[in-house]
Amino acid sequence: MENSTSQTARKAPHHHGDLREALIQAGIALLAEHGTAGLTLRRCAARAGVSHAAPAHHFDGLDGLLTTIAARGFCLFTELMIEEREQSACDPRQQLLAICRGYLSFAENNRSLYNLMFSSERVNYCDSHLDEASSKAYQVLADGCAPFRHGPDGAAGTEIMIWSLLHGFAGLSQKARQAGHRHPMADIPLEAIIPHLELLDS
Amino acid sequence: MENSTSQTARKAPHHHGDLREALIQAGIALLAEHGTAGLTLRRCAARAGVSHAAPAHHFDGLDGLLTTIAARGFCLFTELMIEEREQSACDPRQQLLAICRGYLSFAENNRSLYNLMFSSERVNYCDSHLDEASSKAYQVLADGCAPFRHGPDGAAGTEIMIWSLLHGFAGLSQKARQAGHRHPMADIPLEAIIPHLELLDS
DNA sequence: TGTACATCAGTGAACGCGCGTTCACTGATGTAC
DNA sequence: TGTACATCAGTGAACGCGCGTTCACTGATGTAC
Repeated sequence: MENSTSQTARKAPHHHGDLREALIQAGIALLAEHGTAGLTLRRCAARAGVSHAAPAHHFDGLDGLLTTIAARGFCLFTELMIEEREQSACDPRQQLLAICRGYLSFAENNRSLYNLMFSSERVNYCDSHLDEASSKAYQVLADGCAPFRHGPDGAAGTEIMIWSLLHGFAGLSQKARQAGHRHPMADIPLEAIIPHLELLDS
Repeated sequence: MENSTSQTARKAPHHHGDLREALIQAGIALLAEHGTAGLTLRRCAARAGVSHAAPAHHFDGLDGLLTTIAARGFCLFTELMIEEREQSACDPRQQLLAICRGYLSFAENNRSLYNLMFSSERVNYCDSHLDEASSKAYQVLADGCAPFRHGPDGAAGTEIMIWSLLHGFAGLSQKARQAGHRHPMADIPLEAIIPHLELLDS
């Protein structure tokens, strides 16, 4: 192992190889470890083992990096929801519940990243890559809701309702956990807040 | 008028009178005008017309001010929901819808303050004043939901569901507006996302 | 009513900090011939 | 295969900025007597 990697390891340290990717990963790690305020260009650079001026060659300032990380977050988010769905039964109701579980699980395990993806004042939500990644996530949820659409009026209404429910539940749970004390939000099972899925079944 | 206030105006400028309150108001204004990043101790002090070291006599650092402002936000939030409710018909369904309208209207018109209240990493959500203010807001919503509780299991479930729905809808609308383009979130009426209130009617 | 004194609230200078950004530079890479 | 050269990616020093915080201070307030 030592021998086989030595050639790579001996490679001149001046070029990183894939610094762009390393900076994204560093950013995600910093978010997880130190929260939103912990994510700065200088710290990302340090974590990637590179001088603090290096990121300028790869991202359009801090906002550019934040936007890229948010887009990456949406990719991971989408993957997790799909993974959960594929592990569930074929029943549409079970599939939607699995997607919802994936949604909440991502939000819970990636609090600061999730907040960056949905409510940062520095992320450029008009960025086309971010928009594309975010649309894919939305599509997974929309597909899961499709069997439950009822009537032309409620076509978008159903997924918006479920999405709002999940986004709100995730945010409020987060706050409840931060407040520390027993909170009405605690111990409510997912099924209890997905109202009457069987009623929605067309 | 000039004469009647001159005595006050002539008062020595060394003492502010109610700097604590002025700093809170300055903070709320800065949030509205410059977003989360615009709210700093120094800027609050400047806006209150006082040296930047003055706030130290009134708040326990920036986090203390943020926490106090969040608490104040919950007071305004509660007032607005109550106001909306009192202007509506006596019908429980109309009253709940009025509360929801108040909720969303506050979130929409006080974006950064709302975010501070619900998802800041610097606010101390364990603070007792904040907890009290936030509980009052929760109580308004819970009271509005009370007529719609069905069964012992769904006792808390109903208000959690409505609350999540509102919090999520508010957050996602915010992001949709930020993204600028046409979004599935746009033009969904409140009634469409409050699912089957008539079904919940006991 | 007047005086002495403790307390309080705001001042202004100074501190160190981490930040994003700029810049001339250098070493590595890749391409043309 | 070798050489010249343009391009690229990372360096390290330096910049100015706004931030929170500290500190000795001073002027105003309020209280005891």
